[in-house]
Parts: sequence; structure tokens; C-alpha cells
Amino acid sequence: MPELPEVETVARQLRPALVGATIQRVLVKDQKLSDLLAWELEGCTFVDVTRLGKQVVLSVSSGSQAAYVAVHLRMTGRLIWDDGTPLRTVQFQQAALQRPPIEKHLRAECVCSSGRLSFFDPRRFGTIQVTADYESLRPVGLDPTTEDFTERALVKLLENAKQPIKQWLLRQDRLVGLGNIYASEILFASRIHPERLGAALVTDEIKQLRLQTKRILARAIRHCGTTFSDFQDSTGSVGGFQRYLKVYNREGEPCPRCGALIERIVQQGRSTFLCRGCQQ
DNA sequence: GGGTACCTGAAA
DNA sequence: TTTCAGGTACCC
Repeated sequence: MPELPEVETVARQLRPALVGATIQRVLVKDQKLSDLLAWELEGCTFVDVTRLGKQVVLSVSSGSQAAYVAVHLRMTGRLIWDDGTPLRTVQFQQAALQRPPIEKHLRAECVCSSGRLSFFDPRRFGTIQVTADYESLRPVGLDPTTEDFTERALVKLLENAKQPIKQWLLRQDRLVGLGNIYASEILFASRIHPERLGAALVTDEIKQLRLQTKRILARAIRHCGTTFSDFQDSTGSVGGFQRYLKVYNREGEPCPRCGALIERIVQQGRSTFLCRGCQQ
């Protein structure tokens, strides 16, 4: 589920709730996450929640000791804070369309003084890593929401890109944070055909690519990672479902820009959506 | 680089 | 029943 904006949203929403809470007990329900137990997290206090790439990083400390719990949600992970007030499971809008999390999918839990932080993950792809070295968690790819994502930097990264641009955008060792949905959306907004080779893009296209990447990510973050729906009302109405997405999951629908039918192609085993009218 | 594997559940 | 899923580590 989560690409950069969704992970950013989770981090932002958890931060104020979690900071200051002290961990009393750590429960691990899924053996794959048992590394968690090797750390003495009981007694530690949450001091920050940040995002690194697509990971949510929970910073904890106990006296002078610091540790960092890096949670990668992969496809279906969810981090939910429950402090007894009405449960805000709506972390980002896609989540609002999911069922509420169920006990069967609870993989790990952190019981705190003021509430509990639960990690749900039906598909069990999610990972949790703990380290004392924050820098070791930093991804190699460039974060496109930072100032370092300049036109020059993108030009440089694309110089040797022998892959189709869509596949290249998904590489976390180049840019971090994009996933299958935003990659299609960004290429549509940039009017670049997803099968163009990265190294073949011309200056104007690279300009657009950078601009649209920044624009789309910023807007998505502003909307709390509202990738799929634009539901605003508390009734949970999904009338505006998918209004935000221009091409993703819209095969056969008319392109909102030129009216041509949106197509779905498969690249490296994954769906890409495009408009041939707009993306030559 | 390109398939395949990892898992489970929802939808076709 | 089959296919698909917003991610990535691992194999050749």
C-alpha cells in the first residue's frame, strides 16, 4: 500500500501520539519479527517518529542509550496507535477503504503507558529492524521530497539508466519512495511514455519529470497520502473514490486530458497505466 | 537487468 | 478456481 506519501502520513500521525510514551511490553505474534525481542525495548521512551525512504522509523531512548525501530510496511502493513480514544484507523485514505484491522493479522504489538502501538500485516511481507545506528537505515536512493532532488541530480542519475523509465522509477537505489501507483501517475503528468529508456530522456522531459514528481508527492502528502480516494466527509462516503488518480487502475476509461482510452501494459510483471495520446 | 519467491486475501 | 495486489530480496 504505502509509497512515500503514505509512509510520511503514518509517521506524521504517529509522532505526536507516540512521543513521550514509555514501552512496557513488546509482543511478537509472527516469528518472522522475532528479532524485535533481542532488544531491550521495555522501559524505553519514544522520542521521535520519522520517515526514511519508505520506512517509518521509531526513535526510542533509555537514558543515554538510543535505538531505532525501522518498520517497512511493504504491501499490506499498518501501524495503529490505540490510546483508548475513538480509534483512528484512518491513517491515510486507502486505509479508510480497507476493513478495520483484525486480530488475526496482528503481527507485533508495543504496549505503552498511554496506549498501544499495533502492527497489522495480512500478507506478512512487512519487516521490522532495530538498530543503534540511525545512519545505517538511510536508503541509498535520493529522496525526491528533499532539496537534493535538483534537476542536475536527476540528470546525473538518469545518465546511465538503461531501463524503461517506469521500471527505473521503481528502483529504490536511485530515487526512494515511488511505487507502482505514483510511477504511472507521474509519467502521465510528465507526458512521458513509460517504455522510454531513462537515458534517452531529453532535458525538457527531465525537467517535467522532476517537477511532476515533486508536485504529485507534495499534493499526496498534503492530502494525507490520499492515493485512492478523496473522501473528505466523516460519513465514510466513497463517492469520490479514485478521483485523484488520473490513470492508475483506469484501463479502458477516457483520458482526462485527451479522451483517448487509458491502456494497461505489463512491465517487469507489474501493471503500468498510460494514455498513448498524451504519452508518446 | 529480468524472472521468481515471499505471503495472504479479495475479487473476477 | 484463477488472478491480481500500492514491495523488494534473491536467483541467474
